Amino acid sequence: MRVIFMGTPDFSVGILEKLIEAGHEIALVVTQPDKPKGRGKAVQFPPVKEAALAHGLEVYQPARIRDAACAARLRGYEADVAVVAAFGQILPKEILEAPRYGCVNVHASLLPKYRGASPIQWAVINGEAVSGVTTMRMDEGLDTGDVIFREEVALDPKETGGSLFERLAQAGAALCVKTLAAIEDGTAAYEPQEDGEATYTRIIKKQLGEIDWSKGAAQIERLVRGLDPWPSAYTYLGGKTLKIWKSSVKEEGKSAGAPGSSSGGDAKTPPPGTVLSAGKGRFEVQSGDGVLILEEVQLEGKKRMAADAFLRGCPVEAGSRLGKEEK
RNA sequence: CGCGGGGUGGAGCAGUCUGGAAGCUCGUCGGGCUCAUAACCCGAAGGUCACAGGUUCAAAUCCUGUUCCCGCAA
Repeated sequence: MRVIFMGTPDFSVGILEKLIEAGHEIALVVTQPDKPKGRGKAVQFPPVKEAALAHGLEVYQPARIRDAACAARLRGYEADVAVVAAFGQILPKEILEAPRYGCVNVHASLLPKYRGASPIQWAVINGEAVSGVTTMRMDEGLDTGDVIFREEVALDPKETGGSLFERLAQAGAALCVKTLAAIEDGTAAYEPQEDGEATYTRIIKKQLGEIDWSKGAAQIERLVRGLDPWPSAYTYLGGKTLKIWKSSVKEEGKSAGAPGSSSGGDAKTPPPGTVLSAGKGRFEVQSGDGVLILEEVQLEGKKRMAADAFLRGCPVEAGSRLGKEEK
């Protein structure tokens, strides 16, 4: 089919390439404008633009997709369908109706759950057992269109935002190809979403990664996984940012309490954020509920490294606190 | 030219300001002790101090340029 592709980040790239592979004619690739990114503030192309150029495709980067001129231009391509994947801008009705079969969206969740931005990370942060991808025919609402296909993906207990991203991108690409095929041969069914079951997610902001040690260890551990590799969960150590890349929840009872210690069961637990022990490969921190073991960390300006390596060069005394400095 | 930290045996770091013998905590290898161990004791190997140039009697250290890594910001 003759397709207009709209997308911006890495998530979209795999889908674009799968469509090309499947033999569809990509008439135009629409993506966000180039922006200064990274260290040095150098202007970088969005991942989708890179891919599009590599395939010799025409690229269109409107600042505001809502401008009337955009709709007019897109109509000019007389596309059969537009595939939208994490494009980053809300599409106006004129554009939704421009292609013959409308716009198809690939969303990284099982709609109507997790409508909105960053559904992948949220699925991990919330400890979902299952997520997936959904294709739908877009309407003017936010991820409210009629569902065409849905595919479940089970989450691994150690799933990270990055690993799930990877798998959903792959599943999404395959599902997208399947969807276009169904549309083409007229077998596609459009199933309205159950709005009552809808849930929404907020876009992930960096600040979300700041660890609240009063939360439970399990919850913090999920946050660490969900925000890996971006933007990462972090806390503070001596006024510097300390990113936590890997952690685990200390299992109760496994604590080989020192024989001599008067381990009173109700001895008051240290305040959340207190480092319980740091040495010999152990880096344990008290949380609001349970103990979190830090396994891989990264201090500001340093590379990420295993906890024991980190402690060798940067000793942390048991009893010190992690988190924002008070005063 | 957005701001900032860093590149020192295999790992993580100190030493740089106040030039003057390459250190620390580990790991590795050999030996010892032990029923045993990620424990302990003894010993050994292993480094162009990112790269290039400059200053100096002397540079990891001071000056200049380059390069790579990372945090912030976007």
